[in-house]
Amino acid sequence: MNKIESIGSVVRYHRKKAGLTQKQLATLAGVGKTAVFDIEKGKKTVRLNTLTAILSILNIHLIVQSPLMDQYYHDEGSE
Amino acid sequence: MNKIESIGSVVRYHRKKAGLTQKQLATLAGVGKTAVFDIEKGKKTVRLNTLTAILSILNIHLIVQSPLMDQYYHDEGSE
DNA sequence: AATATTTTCCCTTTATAGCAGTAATATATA
DNA sequence: TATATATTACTGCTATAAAGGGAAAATATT
Repeated sequence: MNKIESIGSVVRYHRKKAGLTQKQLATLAGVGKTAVFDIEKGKKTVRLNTLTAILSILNIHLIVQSPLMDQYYHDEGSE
Repeated sequence: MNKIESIGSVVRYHRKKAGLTQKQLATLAGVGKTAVFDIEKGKKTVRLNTLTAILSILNIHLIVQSPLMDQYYHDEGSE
């Protein structure tokens, strides 16, 4: 149940486990090395696509949760 | 288990349920009306803090998931 | 220890997110 | 139907994210 606020340390942990340097991860994700550094450092003003590009390489997923999601599935499914 | 890709329609659904206009939601979240419009339209290059400001008002949470998360909790907890 | 590698933090440039206005279209309400 | 409200979609402007280069600081390796 990790929240998005801790995404920086999660990214770093996964990157280390994958045996990648920041530069390598950046290249794989198609972003600059600064982006990886900034995200691990906890920068919140990164762009969503930049973040998801990095998460995708590390097999990390962002899941949307809310009390209304069940209702959302029901309503959206029937349209 | 909604993925981040569908965040636009999720935001719109929740906003409607909350009885808010895009402008009202934008004001509550402290962002411009364009940001709400763009996100609902599916724009991916929004900034993370802009998105989370909006999600926070609607009580929507982004959860971080991965196969290594259990291990992450264990390792991080003991440090 | 020395050396190599990586990370952190500068810098400058470029691209664009986000803003407020405005107007047109669409939707809802009378 | 008319009319109010909301959404969409432009504008021009400002702030800043991201890239890449480089160098110091921190880590890792020999």
